Amino acid sequence: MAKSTKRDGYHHGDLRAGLVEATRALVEEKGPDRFSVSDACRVAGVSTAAPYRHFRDKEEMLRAVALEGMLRNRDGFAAASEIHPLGSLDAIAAMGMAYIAFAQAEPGVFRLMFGLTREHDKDPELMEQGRANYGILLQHMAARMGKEEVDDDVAKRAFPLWTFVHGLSFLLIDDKVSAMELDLDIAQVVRANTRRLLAD
Amino acid sequence: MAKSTKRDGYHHGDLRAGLVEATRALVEEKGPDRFSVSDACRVAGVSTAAPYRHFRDKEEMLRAVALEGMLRNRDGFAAASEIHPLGSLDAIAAMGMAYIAFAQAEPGVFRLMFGLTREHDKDPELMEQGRANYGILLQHMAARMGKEEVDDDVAKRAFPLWTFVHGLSFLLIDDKVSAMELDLDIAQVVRANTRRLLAD
DNA sequence: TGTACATCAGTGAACGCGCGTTCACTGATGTAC
DNA sequence: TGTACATCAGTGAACGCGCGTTCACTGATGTAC
Repeated sequence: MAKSTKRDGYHHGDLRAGLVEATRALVEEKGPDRFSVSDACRVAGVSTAAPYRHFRDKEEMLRAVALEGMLRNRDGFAAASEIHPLGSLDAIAAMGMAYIAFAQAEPGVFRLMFGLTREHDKDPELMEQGRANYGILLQHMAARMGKEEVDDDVAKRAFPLWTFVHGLSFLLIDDKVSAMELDLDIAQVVRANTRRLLAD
Repeated sequence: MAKSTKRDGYHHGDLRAGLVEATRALVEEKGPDRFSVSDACRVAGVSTAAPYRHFRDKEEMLRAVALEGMLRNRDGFAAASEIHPLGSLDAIAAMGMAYIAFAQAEPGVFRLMFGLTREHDKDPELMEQGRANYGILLQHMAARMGKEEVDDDVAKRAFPLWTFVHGLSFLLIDDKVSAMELDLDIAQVVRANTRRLLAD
């Protein structure tokens, strides 16, 4: 019996986790804007008052989902970067692909993390994690540029790479690519343009 | 007396235009998701039933705003491209800047047009206008590549440019640039990376 | 091992609210004669 | 020029709904003795 989902009578196994999962699923299904606490309760099978034992309010539930997303994103990011030499085109392109793969696998959570201006933009934990994830790219760029540390030059050369995969992610999940009747080999697009953005 | 805003008694001068403007202003102020018909009526100074003489439903009001945005976007786009030689780096970078300038000037409408997956993604008029706007970039790319017509090669080389400015627009309006403590000369970022993406 | 008790996660009902939309209406306007 | 009338844009009240959150409560659980 799965502890996180199974009810054993009056008490829930781990309602916090259950609600986060319900929230994640609903954010994915309906989008971050159409998510409601009531829906999450329905999915988790508890009364609408139950979440308030674990979260201050709706926004905190969404923040928990965003933070979990950041962690999954980091894992994919790290895994992609680690199988290639530090600072190599392979590594950097793989990280770009990981970013895009995350957006395509979890468009709802991706939007929640990046897409909307929310109060949680100022949430320190989320910001911290976001910076940590981006830091992996910065490390590779520093190595590529033969620098010991991440400085302004490194940041300035890394930023366009982020910009590119960020834009590609949104164009893909917002269906603009298919709407424009483009059919693209995404891996090739990422690799070719990562190479161009790294050139000079 | 301004015909579009002034009430002359029982009848409104041009309520349709007034409501579109109210909707635009509210989308800008609160974001597309927080827009409500009631709010628009409050701003336009009419009863909540009035919009239904001019629009089928809420979505149609938003679609009207998105379409107007597309037209403004096209104008900025065309103006930027026309002052430079067809297919030149100057022209293409200027179009990129126009795209970003639009996003920064009207983030709410920009999000409405591009940011969310909505039913109006399938609205033929909107799609048509979107394609027309993108077509201006395609013309320049075709000229640059010495082609008479826009073919798949042209489309494949133009797409990364869109991707880049699209991503930069979102990073800017979602405050990720400042959050990452980057301070960038946007014009220079656009120009330098447009040049890189055009290279080969 | 058995019992009294403190803890606290989850309940169920209720709240006030703003929403999108509909309805029968009203009154301003333009037109036909 | 004056009047009767058709048109239809905008009204005001109401609808049913789902929302986020609060409240006093209840009952399962773990612990002290």
